[in-house]
Amino acid sequence: MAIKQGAQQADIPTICESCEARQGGLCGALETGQLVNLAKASSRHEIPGGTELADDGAYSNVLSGVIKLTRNLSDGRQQIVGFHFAPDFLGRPFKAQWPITARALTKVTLCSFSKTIIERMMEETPALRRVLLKHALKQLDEARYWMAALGRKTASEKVASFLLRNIGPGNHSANSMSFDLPVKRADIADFLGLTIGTASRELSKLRTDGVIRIANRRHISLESVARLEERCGD
Amino acid sequence: MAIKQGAQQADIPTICESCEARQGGLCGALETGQLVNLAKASSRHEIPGGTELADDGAYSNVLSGVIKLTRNLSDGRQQIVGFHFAPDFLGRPFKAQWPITARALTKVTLCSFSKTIIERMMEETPALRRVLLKHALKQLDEARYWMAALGRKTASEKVASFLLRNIGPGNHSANSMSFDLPVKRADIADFLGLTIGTASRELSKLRTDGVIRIANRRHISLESVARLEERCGD
DNA sequence: GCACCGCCTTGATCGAGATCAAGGCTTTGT
DNA sequence: ACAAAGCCTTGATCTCGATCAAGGCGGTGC
Repeated sequence: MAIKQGAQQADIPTICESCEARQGGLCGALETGQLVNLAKASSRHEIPGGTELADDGAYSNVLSGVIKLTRNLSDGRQQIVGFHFAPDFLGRPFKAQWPITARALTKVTLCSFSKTIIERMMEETPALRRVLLKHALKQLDEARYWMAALGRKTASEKVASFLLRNIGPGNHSANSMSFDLPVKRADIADFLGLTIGTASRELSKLRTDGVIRIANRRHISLESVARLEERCGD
Repeated sequence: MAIKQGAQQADIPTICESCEARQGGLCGALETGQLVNLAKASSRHEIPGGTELADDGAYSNVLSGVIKLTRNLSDGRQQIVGFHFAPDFLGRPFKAQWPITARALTKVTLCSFSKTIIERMMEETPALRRVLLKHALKQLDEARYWMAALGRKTASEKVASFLLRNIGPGNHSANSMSFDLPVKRADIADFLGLTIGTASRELSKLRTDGVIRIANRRHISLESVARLEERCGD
């Protein structure tokens, strides 16, 4: 993924030894000697929120921040098909064209590998294919979970499921958790197949029912995870 | 996947040399010498339509027939999250539990490998991981296409998309194609997030509009692929 | 051939969520 | 501090697809 519109890229070549995504990330697969120099071909990017990422065949590790993936219909209707958090991978190997758009929701740090490099690495490093296979299967499970939600859940079940499952990797505590939503209401709607109005209404209902607390627009705390789970439908 | 309910299994151990799924299938990855004997561990199953397949960790090639994958909500609502045709793979490596149910829609022939075997093969055969990675990525693209359809398309767009994209691997001709639907109306509904009534109504509308012809319940021919594409929304 | 049963079609009505619109709250820039 | 723009909430109304229900068709078994 490359930067598409406005956004200066601090193009810092990085040796993977120092890469934060080493654990669980692409670089984590690069243990063998022949790859040390390949790893030098990686580069670091800082990308501001809102930037659209062009698919140039490169493959990246997300080091920090949140990215949304969307599919668009011809008349502009939009569906978010997934989110990426650290240390996820971004990109679609084995394919030149990809009908999916990636956009940074927050400031994002990426560790990128060019198409050429990543393809050579894929050939030479079985461990890399293994990591990528596990990652793809995890994303497939996710996608299918949300297919069931999109096709069969009510608006309130969708919102409850979103709050429980799409928080990103983080802060789970006993029976109360609190976090900053990385998305605005329009994104919640585009992810759940709803309109902004319905998404907002359902959040309000959860608030008046005492299931969640909405501190400010972006900050939510779950007052009762158990009661939220009851409302998920699955 | 193993057979779950009623269904005699003709358990014929097969050497992969004779496996129809060799091309593009699991066996196609097994070229190296050390795997010839592993391949002997594969077995062939004949499964009648309607059978539910239990997830026992085995991994199978579909040699013929159609399988549906479903996710279920607690109150019985159901969503079909994918179909498998030959030479697809069936199963979920790297995971003991899988919240997805597989059921044969037609008579199905499988070439199965036990969990132990498939894990050993996965370790020893980079080519296998490569095949599985490509397969997983293809399924992920599919799942995301249908996420957008489920979340944002109208009933008639969903049905049009289904006719064009879920025919299974087959008979594309110039501007007219004809085929047997492997599914009943209830499955179309469960796949598209609709009710049987709506699915049937939309098919009727396409018929009266002259876009398709419904010979009998299971046999449909597309009179105008172009006009069907216009109605897909993407 | 005839009866039965499962699947499909079609109609009438209802309701969840979309649409349209007004106003309030936050953030940002000057 | 003030103004302006963006985002969010909430209300009123409408619509698409769900629900409920009544037949029709086609395959299967006797």
